[in-house]
Amino acid sequence: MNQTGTVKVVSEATLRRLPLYHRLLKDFAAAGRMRVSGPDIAGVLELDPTQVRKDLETAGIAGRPRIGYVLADVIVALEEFLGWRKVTEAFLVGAGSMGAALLGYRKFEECGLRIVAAFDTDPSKVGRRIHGKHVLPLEKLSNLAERMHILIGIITVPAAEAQDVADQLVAGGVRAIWNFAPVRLRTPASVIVHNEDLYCSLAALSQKLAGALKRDPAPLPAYPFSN
Amino acid sequence: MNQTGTVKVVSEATLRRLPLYHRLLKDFAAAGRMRVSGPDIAGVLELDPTQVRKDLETAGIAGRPRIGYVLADVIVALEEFLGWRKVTEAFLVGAGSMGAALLGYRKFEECGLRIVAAFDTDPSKVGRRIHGKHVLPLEKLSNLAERMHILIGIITVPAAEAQDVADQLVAGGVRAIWNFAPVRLRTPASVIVHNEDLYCSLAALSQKLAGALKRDPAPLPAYPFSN
DNA sequence: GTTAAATCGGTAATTTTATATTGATAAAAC
DNA sequence: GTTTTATCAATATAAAATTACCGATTTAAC
Repeated sequence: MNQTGTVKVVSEATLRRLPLYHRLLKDFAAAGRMRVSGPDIAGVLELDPTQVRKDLETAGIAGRPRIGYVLADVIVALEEFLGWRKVTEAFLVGAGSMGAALLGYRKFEECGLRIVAAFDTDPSKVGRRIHGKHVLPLEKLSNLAERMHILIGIITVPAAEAQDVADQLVAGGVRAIWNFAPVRLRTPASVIVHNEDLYCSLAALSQKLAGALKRDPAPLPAYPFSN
Repeated sequence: MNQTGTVKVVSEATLRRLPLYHRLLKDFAAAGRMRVSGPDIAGVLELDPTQVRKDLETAGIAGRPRIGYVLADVIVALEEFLGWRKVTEAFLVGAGSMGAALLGYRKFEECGLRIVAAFDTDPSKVGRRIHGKHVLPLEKLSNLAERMHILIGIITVPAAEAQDVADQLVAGGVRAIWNFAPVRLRTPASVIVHNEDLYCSLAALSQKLAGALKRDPAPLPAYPFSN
């Protein structure tokens, strides 16, 4: 937010590049470097130098001519900008295999996300722990979310149940939803929804591969593999 | 590919909307509908009608004035365009929790992806099956990929090992990589790489949430939850 | 010191993407 | 049969994102 109280809207594309810079810069810092230039970053990540500079500018990061940027400052500023410097608590709903996988991502905490509990309807899962996190019954979801002022909900339930879970999360006061179910959720405009739709992602890959194979066909499999 | 032999480049944004249309249209078909109009689709998905029509046009789909589109035709054309009508075989590398989650996605086959085997270095995993798929030793990866003419590789190993795995996949003749490891892979230009970087995704969510909270702050948690 | 080179900052041009407008078409209503 | 209406198609406009350019600045080389 700037002095006028307006919040700059940052493009999704920029938002997805910033963590790349952050990661690279952490590597540079670990290697003992103190400074970095826009062209440096652009070179490694194969991006346009101007774009890198504009992205950093968006995050409120300034450099100095001929010098570049002070590595430590940029890293801190990026974390600040991305909201990684204070941890936000989240509930994960759906303790299936994808849910379990996410519960195991330890580095999320470094990115400001702490999953404090999981929820599921399956009695065989409720009461157990997955990667150290309690699995609680779904009935308690919205109540607990409200009492604990949980701001982020992660949905890893089957598509058919996702909308219902989303409604409960919203009822519990959640402000952002990370949705791994392959459905478009209906939520109030005030709730941020981020869809991680692997089928859509796969579609993009498939289509590009199909195009590439048309240009340059692949031979047929010689040794079929029985599964 | 058109008659001139050129391949139309489709924007990533369009490519990610097409599966949404496909899913919706399958629902419509299941409900017994025979036709659909652009505005219909746009209404449900909250998109611009012109954009929907343009997307369909990109996929080579034509409609008729006042009629709209024939549902069955659009579904087939979308699947054709997305490369979903012929199944492509894939290897998955990294039988950790994310790998296991992906091995459990049964619907991938409907999207033209069949994961035929998994690979891992961990002796406790090798030789076992996960969701019915064999886990094989990593040493066999590039050799088997080549012999079986595997075109897609899915990387779900830790970041540190991802580049090595990518190299082996490329050596085995793989043409597309679906990369879940949080690193940018170095591959020949002919190989399609699709990054599914959850940390970048999370960053986008965090930043938007941070912005929303600045506009409309959340109360502090009243009941801390010990884990 | 002076010069040369590298890099940021701001602005402009380009390209891409999204949206609006208008006309043609065909079905349905009357 | 005529009119009305909904829709696709094509074109035009607007918005956004990317890339290019140029001047200012500061370090390093000589």
